[in-house]
Amino acid sequence: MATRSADYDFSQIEPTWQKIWEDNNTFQAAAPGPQPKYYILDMFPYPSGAGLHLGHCENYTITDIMARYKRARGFNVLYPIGWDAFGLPTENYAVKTGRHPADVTKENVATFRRQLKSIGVSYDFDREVDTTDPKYFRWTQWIWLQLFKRGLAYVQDKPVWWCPALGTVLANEEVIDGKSEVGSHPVERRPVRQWVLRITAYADRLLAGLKDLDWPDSTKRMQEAWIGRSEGSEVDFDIADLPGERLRVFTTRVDTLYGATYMVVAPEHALVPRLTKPAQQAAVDNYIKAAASKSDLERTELAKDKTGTFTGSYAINPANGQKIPIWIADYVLASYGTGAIMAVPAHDERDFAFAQKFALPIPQVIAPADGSAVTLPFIEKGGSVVLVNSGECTGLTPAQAKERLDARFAAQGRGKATVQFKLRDWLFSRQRYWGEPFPIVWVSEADYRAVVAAHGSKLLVPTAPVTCTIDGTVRYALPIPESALPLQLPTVKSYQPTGTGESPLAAIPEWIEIWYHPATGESVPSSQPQPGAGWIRARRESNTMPQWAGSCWYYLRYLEPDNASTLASKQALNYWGVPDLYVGGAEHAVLHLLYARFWHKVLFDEGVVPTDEPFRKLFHQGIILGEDGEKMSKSRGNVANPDDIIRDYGTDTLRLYLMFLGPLEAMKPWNPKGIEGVHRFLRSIWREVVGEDGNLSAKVVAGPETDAQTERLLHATIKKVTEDIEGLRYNTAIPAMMVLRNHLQKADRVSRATIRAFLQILQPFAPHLASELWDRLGETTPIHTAAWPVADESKLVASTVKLVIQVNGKMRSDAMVAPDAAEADVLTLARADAKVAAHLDGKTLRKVIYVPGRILNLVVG
RNA sequence: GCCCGGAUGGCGGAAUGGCAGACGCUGGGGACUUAAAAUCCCCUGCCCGCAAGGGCGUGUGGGUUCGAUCCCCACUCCGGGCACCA
Repeated sequence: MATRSADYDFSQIEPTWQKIWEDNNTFQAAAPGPQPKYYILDMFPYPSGAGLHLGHCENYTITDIMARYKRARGFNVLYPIGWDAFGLPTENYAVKTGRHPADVTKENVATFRRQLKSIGVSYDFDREVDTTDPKYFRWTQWIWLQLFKRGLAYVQDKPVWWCPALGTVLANEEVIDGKSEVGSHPVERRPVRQWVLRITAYADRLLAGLKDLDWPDSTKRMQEAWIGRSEGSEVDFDIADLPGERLRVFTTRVDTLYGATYMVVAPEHALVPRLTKPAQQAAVDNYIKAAASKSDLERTELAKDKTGTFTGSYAINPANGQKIPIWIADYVLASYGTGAIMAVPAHDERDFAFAQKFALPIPQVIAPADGSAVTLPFIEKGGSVVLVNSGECTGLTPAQAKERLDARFAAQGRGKATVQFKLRDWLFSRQRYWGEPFPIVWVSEADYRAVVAAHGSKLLVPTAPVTCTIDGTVRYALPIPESALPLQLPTVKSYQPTGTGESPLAAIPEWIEIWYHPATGESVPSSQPQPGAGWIRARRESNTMPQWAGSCWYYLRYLEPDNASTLASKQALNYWGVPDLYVGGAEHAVLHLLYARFWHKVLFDEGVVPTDEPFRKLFHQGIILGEDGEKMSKSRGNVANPDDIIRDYGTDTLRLYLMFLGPLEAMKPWNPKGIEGVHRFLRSIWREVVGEDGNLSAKVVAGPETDAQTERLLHATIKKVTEDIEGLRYNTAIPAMMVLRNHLQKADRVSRATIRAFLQILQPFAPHLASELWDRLGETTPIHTAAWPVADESKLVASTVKLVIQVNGKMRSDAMVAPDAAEADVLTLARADAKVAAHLDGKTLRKVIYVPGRILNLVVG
């Protein structure tokens, strides 16, 4: 089976073992059974045309080492890979070349798969999934229909980046400094009909669920901040000249209500037209126009200078009946809270800046309890502060005042304690071709009601119909039957943008405009005659799903990628559950991980999955920087190419070096010289086992280890490597093995048993070399089936240990003593030591600190 | 501005209250060789000293402790994230 080379010829050894693994389906996960499982997952790769980079190699080596280790520990390991293949780069390539994105995807996937195999990753390639495969996206569409049914999907006009010159809608990342990335054309915001998912309905659960997850703290905090839960109060303000109309605000400081001297509404607030008095009309119109043309960047980054204009209207402060002016300003966001605020300039920095600029009054209503003076704005709300100038609330603490005011307004039907989130609903559609089509059709209200009456029980219809207006007509979203899934993409002649902002699908009338059979989902182009009774006129959705869709649930499909009747069987879901370890970049800390958690919770509510969190343990690998410490990029010319490194050193060396560079989670620069060190390490292990003639080295002797020191070091190394793998500290496991290698190299002979164990702990890191040498040792069963060696603690205890002797905390000498030597004995020993005695001479011993087996510290003075 | 992470030799890093610098790279010296490569051995934080030895040293300043890279306080710089969220 193995190669015959006398030297460490990795270029022969590595492909040999890769072929053996492939031919034998070595890493196929076993079917659910009594064996304990371990499910390890890499973040879903996008198969770009550029192929694998070092970051991929790092990510996949981390998980591969864990997978190989867990197999050796007796787990049934599920370690799959697949392709998140829908997406913009492929579509843009199709636009440029006219080639079908599916063909391009196939080629890119083939390249990725070949490269993955060349780094020796032990994936179960039988379980590959591809989001663009109709057999896969059938279930993406099915899950989406569950969301639709539960009222979690709706349609709304949302602003997108529109580039008139390119005639297309751009993604955020395609807009750089207010210009299109391609061609630097100006872009503008334009409202487009979009699908939106009601992720905010799950905000509380997404927040609460974080608590028990074994995730990096920073990632949890980022999700927390993104969800942005904020406790406060809603209060309705009456409007002076608009009886019956009220202006609702959200505030976290209702206690400061007596200090509210004006109100601000966002320029987009619905009440603006009615609040604006004729005298202010021109100024307000101008202000709204100016605010609308500002980019998000200008509205946020140039935030220091407050702008705004008075509407002419007044509100009544419900606390004290005072008339206060209502202003419009873009420092209030339409999308948060109620889009309107009560401004308390004395106790809010933003309101303070605004009030100063426009000369509005700034009365203080919070003061230190001890009566000391403060400078405004004074933000403190905890500690010992009390309300002042606040009528009946004067003297109360902020917490007491909040309670009192909330209760008072609740009794009046004017307000209540409430909670707000920063999290927004999720814009879930793209005006693109290369994505999953939405499995609905748009029909008339009459047809919708008739179909729901006739077939509603068999369709996934929501309680409240989802409607939108297309070409001035109100349409109803009718789900296609589950039996009609998947809804496939039509072939198009051109992937060019339509020029209208709609997807290329909108330019295929025979696909968009159809006769539709609601019970079967069949359709024919509307240009043909109506096929028969019960067929209705319908229009398909031209938007497609975003790339997130396929990556929100792929970890479930790996359990049973070929299951045609369900996304995964109960048996598989109960056995494999969710990944035990999920590894990928921190750049997905918020979006992907939040979206997937949302979908998973919906599937849990639907009874599809048995748990309500998808990723219990998460790990982010750090970025590999270029030699110059900068991010690797073609333009900087500091890119290290994995293919070149594998050619020069072999993949075992590459894998080992990537893990050796530093802590797995740290950002670390690539040093092309350092790789020589780990390569030498592997070569010297080869020489320990294989003699110059290619036969087993004469140094390797049969039988158990006879050298006690070697045995102790071996067991210490096994212990260290085992613990470091479990703790994802591979960077310290490798030096431990190097120390053992250094020791063995100096020995005259080494037992076969020692070499055997050494190869076993090396195996996850350098699987090709370890497999080859294992074979050369004459082992007949594969190394990855051998049970992981266990460190024998009894072999680790030494009869004597080095005790460090300090005088006044400075190390002066050491002595070999029994680990449990008595204090009196070591003290005698220390006094007899000339180096110690010199520092004790003429001084009084004040204190003795003795930690057996570690240190003796003599304090003198 | 707010939140988080980090700072250790020429370089990547190790040590989580007890010998600072494991391991690797780089550099220097030596062995082997006709020579080179490969390989092997020794040295390689800074300062004083022929040496033995001594002093200093983990971004800065303080503190706790018999003892601090490690814990606490204040600060500087670097990296990441968020950013008018009322």
